[in-house]
Amino acid sequence: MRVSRAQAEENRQNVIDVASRLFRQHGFDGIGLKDLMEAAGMTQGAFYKQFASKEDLIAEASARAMESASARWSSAVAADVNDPLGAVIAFYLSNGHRKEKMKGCPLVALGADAARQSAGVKASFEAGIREHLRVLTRLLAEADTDEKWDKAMAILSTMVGAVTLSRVVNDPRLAQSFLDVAAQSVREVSSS
Amino acid sequence: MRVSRAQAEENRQNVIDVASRLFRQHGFDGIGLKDLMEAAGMTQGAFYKQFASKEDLIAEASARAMESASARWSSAVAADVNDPLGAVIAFYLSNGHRKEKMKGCPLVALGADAARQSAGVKASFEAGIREHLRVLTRLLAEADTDEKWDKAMAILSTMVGAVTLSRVVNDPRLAQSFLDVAAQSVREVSSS
DNA sequence: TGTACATCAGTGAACGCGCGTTCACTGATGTAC
DNA sequence: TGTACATCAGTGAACGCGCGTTCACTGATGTAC
Repeated sequence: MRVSRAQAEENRQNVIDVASRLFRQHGFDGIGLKDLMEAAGMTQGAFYKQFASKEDLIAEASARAMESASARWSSAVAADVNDPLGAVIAFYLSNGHRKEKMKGCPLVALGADAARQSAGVKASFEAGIREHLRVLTRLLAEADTDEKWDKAMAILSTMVGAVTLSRVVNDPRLAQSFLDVAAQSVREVSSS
Repeated sequence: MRVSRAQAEENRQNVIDVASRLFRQHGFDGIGLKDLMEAAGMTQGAFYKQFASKEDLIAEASARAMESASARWSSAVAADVNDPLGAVIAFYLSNGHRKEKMKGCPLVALGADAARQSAGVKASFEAGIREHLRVLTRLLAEADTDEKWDKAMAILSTMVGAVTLSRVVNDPRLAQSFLDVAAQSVREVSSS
């Protein structure tokens, strides 16, 4: 039966939120619309009243995932005024983040998948990446803007690679080493 | 009809080779056994004479992909005796590698996918990662072995992250920047 | 070495299943007067 | 403000299709004597 416009919009946003988490956990090809809609508390048939296709939802959910990642960075920055960069490093390169695929950084959870998607999906990721770099840049001390941007790119690369590798290996000690070594390396790059 | 044991083994190896490339291009869930077998010049039915399941092939192909990646590192090292580390950096962080998903590093092409696979598949990746770290360690100048191992982990993280990010974005200039900045950063880490 | 037979890699069709997508229907919402 | 009707978000079943997997069959290979 029909629901109010406000309710319909709320439902749509909820589907996007749920998809942004379940895609991160299972990959774009690893979960179907039936499971996705049921996890959002609705039936499969309602999907096409809100989205044109699965591809459409993938684009929306990718943008949402990157936005929520940026929000998490911002809250880490706000939480530690004395050492905001240290706060970002601490949460990003933590064992908790390593284990939390579903709520973690989409660049790690979906990086390889995103590279295979359409330009539209990649545009969502690119916008998120630029936002991440902007946040990082603000946290670096140098005067030279170009140099800060370069350092931000190097730092993001190291962090994304370290969490990716830490999730691929079975050995928990090796996984932890990747996180610890990357944290140390990023601190050195940021203060050099 | 039956083929010779040698021919059967050759066919099996060919399927694994083809799969290691097509999985890197399309992801584990992005290509089916029919297309995989046809690309290897055989019919779908022959698959289960050689492999127990798709999961089994994923494990074999992952190991093969990591081995061929290690081989590529070794040949880069051998090709430039004066600056072997520079040779590895140059090919890994090149635009060619960025575009060549199929023959490129499986850690980048399948990193996010591998994190979702069984312990068996992850073990193949872990073995490959350790081999990569061993090669990198040999190329570093320090005396302290522990420090070399740590640097190797940081370098691998940065390189994997940079190529991942360079493949996710649409903008070719941003993509190239990730590669260039990472190359610069890795050189600094290796010589510090 | 030659013959007779068992083996089994590869073929091609079929299986059940879950996928993304479509559709007739429902009934509360939103609109027109 | 109240009534009549059109709209459309959500339902649940169905669609065709491609997936991973199975199987009866073929005929060259490998083995036994």
